[in-house]
Amino acid sequence: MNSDKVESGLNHAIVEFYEKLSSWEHAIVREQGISLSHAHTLEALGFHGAMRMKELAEKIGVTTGTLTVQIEKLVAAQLVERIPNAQDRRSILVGLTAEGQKLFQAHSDQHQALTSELTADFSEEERALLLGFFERMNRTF
Amino acid sequence: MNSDKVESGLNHAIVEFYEKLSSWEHAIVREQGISLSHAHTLEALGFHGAMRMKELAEKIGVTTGTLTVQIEKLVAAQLVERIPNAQDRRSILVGLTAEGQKLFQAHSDQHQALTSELTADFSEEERALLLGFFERMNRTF
DNA sequence: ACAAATAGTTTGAGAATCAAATTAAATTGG
DNA sequence: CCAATTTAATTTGATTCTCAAACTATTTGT
Repeated sequence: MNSDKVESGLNHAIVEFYEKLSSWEHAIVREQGISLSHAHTLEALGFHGAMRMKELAEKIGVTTGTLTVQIEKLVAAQLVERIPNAQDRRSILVGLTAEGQKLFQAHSDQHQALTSELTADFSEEERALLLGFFERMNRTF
Repeated sequence: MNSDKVESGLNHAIVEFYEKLSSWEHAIVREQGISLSHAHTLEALGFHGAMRMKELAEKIGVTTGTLTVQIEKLVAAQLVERIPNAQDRRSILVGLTAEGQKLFQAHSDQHQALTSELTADFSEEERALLLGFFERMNRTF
C-alpha cells in the first residue's frame, strides 16, 4: 500500500474508532441513568484526580459557568466534593467522593472489558506495540 | 512488562486518546460556529453516506424525535436534504447537500491534519501496522 | 496601594433532548 | 383480503443543558 493510502486510511480508521467509542459510551452511560456530560465530568475527575474548576472546564470543553451548575448537581448527588484551596482562595478543587470513585471504578471496569474485547485476538506482542503507539500519539496531542 | 500491565495500560491509553480527541473535536467544531451535536450528525452522514432517520439516530445516540428537530435545522441551514425513499414510504433518507459535503470535507481535512501530526514521527511501517490494529478493533466493535 | 487580571458563581435566555402521543405506511396472521 | 400489529417519522410539552454576560472575591503586578 502506498504512503498516502495508509495516511488517509489511518485517518478514516481513527474517526471510525472514535465514533464507535462515542456510541458505546453513550449507550453505557444511559444505562446508568446519568447524563453524558455528567459522566464525562466524573470520568475526567476519576482519570486525572481532583482539579480546579477552570482546568476541568477546559478539559471537558464547557464554560466555567456551565461547570458550576453541573458540579452543583454532582455535589447534591454526593458524587463530587468541593475542596478549598489554601494556596489560592479564589479557586477551589473539585474531586470525587468515595461514592463518585465507586461509580467511576464501575465505569472504568466496563472500559477495561471493552478494551479486552477489542484486542481479544491480539498477541501479547501486538498489544504492547499498540500500547506504545497510543502512548506516542497521546504525547503528541 | 507483564500482561496485566499492558492490558490496563492499553485501556488507560485508549481512554486518554478518546478524551483528547473529544476535546479537540469540541474546540474545532466551536470555531466553525456549529454545535457539537450538529457536527456529529454531519460527520456521520459524510462518513457513511445518506441513511434513514432511524439508523442515523441510533448511530449518533439520540431518539428519532430529537433527530427530527435537528435535521429540521440542518435542512434550514441547507446542509442536509431529505430524500424520499421509494422502497418504503414510511421512511426517508437524509443526506448531505453539496454545501454540507463541503463543510464535511473541510472538517475531514482537519482530521487528516491531526492524524498526520499524531503520527508524524511514525515510520511507514509503523503507520501501516497501526492502521491494521485500528481496522481489527473497528471490526470487533 | 491601586489597577488589572484571574477564579468562580449567578442569572436569564436560548438550544438540545427526552418521553409520550400522533400520523402514516408496511407487514402479518387469519 | 382485511383487520390488527408493527414500524418510521413527526409533533409537542416539559425538562435539562449550555452559553454569554454581569458580578464577587482574591491575587498579581507596578
